[in-house]
Amino acid sequence: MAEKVVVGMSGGVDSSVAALLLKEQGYDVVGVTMQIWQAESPETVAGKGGCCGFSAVEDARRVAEVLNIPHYVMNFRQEFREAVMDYFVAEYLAGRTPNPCIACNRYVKWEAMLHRSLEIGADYIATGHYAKIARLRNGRYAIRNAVTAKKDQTYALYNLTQEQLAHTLLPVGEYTKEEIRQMAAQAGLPVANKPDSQEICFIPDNDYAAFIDREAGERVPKQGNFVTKNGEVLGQHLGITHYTVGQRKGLNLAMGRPVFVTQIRPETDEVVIGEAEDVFGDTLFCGRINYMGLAELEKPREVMAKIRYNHAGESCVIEKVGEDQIKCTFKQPVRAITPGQAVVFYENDYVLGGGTIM
RNA sequence: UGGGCUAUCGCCAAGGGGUAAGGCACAGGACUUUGACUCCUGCAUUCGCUGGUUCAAAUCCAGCUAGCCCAG
Repeated sequence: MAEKVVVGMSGGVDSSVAALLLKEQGYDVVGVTMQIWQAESPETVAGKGGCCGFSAVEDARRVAEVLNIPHYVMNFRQEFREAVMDYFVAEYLAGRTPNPCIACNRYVKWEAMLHRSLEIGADYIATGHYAKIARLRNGRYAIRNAVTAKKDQTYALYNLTQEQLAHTLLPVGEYTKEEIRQMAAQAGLPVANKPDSQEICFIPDNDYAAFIDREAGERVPKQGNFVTKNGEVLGQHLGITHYTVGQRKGLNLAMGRPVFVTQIRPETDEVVIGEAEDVFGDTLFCGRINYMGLAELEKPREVMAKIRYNHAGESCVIEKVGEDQIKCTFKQPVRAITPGQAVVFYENDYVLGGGTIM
């Protein structure tokens, strides 16, 4: 009997083709669309979609019909609210800059969806991420860069557990985006030309600060001072939730040259401003470590590290300095080391692990 | 209320008779399954006000207004 796979179908091209590929490979494929933050009434939906967009359910259902596979909707609103939205707000309130996609992957797309999929008899879950999973010599599973893809999505998957990876298939990781679109068109999938998703799905207007204001109400930090590292006050800001390390735009500081946020101080509601070069650093500490290709970091090791999505990566030495703390020393200074963002360690395209920058 | 200096885009600032540089800020767009960064485009029919000289004035002249400095 064929192995059963639940494919998380967002209604986008990638996950649609993932389902297509798995079906062609002989799996017993079930399409599932997660209800996470969208409005209750699908009638109000309109326009753009993508990873978690409005038209997710509609489009996924149409694709499932074409593929002739069953399609279900699973409600993960509660999980998403707690693991992603509440986390997102809490981090900003604490002066950090979260990456909600990473939290969503770990706790919703995988933890919650995998759990429920296993319950209904599935052997695996699958998504449309551009990445591969490999089993290493040491027996561990590791996410691996999709070789041809410039749409590398390994960074956003570093936080998955071994258990999760053991039950995951990533069929589109073998192809380029162009090939995926082509396959979608050939198979007559109605979403072949759907635009890629972008921005944070649960903040469609892209106004983070306003979203945090709505969510946090009284707890939102009030305005404070822009200061230099020497303590000189340069002006007033709108509240620390409006800023992130490395930011230039929106400061409203006409200093005659571009200036950047170098630090956020939630204790004093200060936003520290510096020159372009002040935002470079060569050392960071991270916690909440997730080991992936590596079972444990026993001794210092030279690896490649990315400190944000879309970071090319910089070589560095990592060493364990605490029970759940790693120090990372870069060969070349990197720009805008930002607390709350993830640092992900690579070796030969494999994700060794990663953590949250402190 | 004697003397001197200065008034050009939200901020800084070129230009000193020939028809308003630039930087910052800001706005829009591109890029992007996080925030940022980066890139592209836009951004003073007008030079404190009022007159005058001139074919032509932000640029010269006069008066006024405002700010700064030195005297008192």
